[in-house]
Amino acid sequence: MTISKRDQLIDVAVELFFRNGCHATGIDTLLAEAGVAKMTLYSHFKSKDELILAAVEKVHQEQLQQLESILNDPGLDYEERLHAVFDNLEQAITSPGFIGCPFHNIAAEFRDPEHPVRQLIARHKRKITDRIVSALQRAGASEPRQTALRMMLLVEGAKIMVHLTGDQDYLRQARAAGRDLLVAALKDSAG
Amino acid sequence: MTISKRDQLIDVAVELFFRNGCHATGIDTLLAEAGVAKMTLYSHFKSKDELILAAVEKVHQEQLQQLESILNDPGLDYEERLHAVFDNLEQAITSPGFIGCPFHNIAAEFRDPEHPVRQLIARHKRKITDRIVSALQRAGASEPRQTALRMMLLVEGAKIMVHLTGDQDYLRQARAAGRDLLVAALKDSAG
DNA sequence: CAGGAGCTATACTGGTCTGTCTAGTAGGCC
DNA sequence: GGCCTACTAGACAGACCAGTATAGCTCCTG
Repeated sequence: MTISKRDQLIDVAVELFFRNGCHATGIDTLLAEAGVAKMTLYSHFKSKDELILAAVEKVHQEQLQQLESILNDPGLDYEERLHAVFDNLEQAITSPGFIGCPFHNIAAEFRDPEHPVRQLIARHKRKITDRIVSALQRAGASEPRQTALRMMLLVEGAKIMVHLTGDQDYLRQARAAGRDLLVAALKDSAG
Repeated sequence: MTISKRDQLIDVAVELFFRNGCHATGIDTLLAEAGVAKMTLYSHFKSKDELILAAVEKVHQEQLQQLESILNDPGLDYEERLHAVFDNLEQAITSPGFIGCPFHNIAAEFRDPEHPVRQLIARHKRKITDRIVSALQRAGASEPRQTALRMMLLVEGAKIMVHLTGDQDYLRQARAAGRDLLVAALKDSAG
């Protein structure tokens, strides 16, 4: 069975909206790339905004699932899984098509914090943070929430700074600071 | 003497482009707000992009000058001046009109990294970092560049995370982590 | 075969955008 | 007065945009 037209549209939306911007990408461009007629789009989605929301939702689910697989990697112990979060960060930042955090970019296009897209992005970041909190708890960290928030600062800071300046040293320092942070938070935990 | 029409346009551009977005703000809206005729705009600037560039340049200069005054505050010693960077961060984030880092937002609207606006933003972030490096050197920090990069990660991470989630705890953790970072980097310096 | 669901192709509406053109005005300076 | 600079006001061109309307196609199912 072939993938549905709806999924095709979302896939191309993820590709184009995230790379070139939502407002900069016209519906017609997207339709040409997807090989889908305009009426088909509007039979599946009420508006362009709804397609954008579906695209953001898809990336949200993908990233959450990726984090989940890292934090449940049976080949690593609890502490190693937390360090692996920074391996994942490095992989994202050093991959050839890196254009910064997709959620930062999309959020900047929707200035109204009440917009559904912004609400979804807020929920995304909170969920990622919460997931790291629970992984730290399981690993026996002394201050799981504080540590998780600081990890997020390093991860998000690295993405934005490498993206804006092109200087990979920010990534290296995020890794190093993350290592220090995790070692300190887990030093009394049962090995 | 009254301020020039050119400066009036830049002032309103800073106001509107940074708050509502460059692409979302039409030239006509800006002109109405500034009380300036369209031909006047195009006699001072070759295009809208050039006005945007001038607006970004202005904020760049303002922020650089603000950092300079913090790092040269005669009422504080070298170490206190570095801690004051986080006071400044708190002031920015908790001020009522906070909408995230203006440079992050503008950068997201210009996806081409070769665009003059993006080049200026890259230069801005590098300059801020360099200025903190030299302040750390003067304060006798053990690893000034590493420490400056980590400070930047905390500052930029806090801005983006508080903006996207609305959770001020990210700011508190950035402050706390910044304090730890500076204490560790300056522990052997001459008091 | 009949009919409906899903899709295509294309034209069109009404709006918004940047940038240009034209004509005219106010004030300073020679 | 004459002139020049800076500015205003408004119309306009040309492009692009989201979303709608119409007509026709294919394929599956009863």
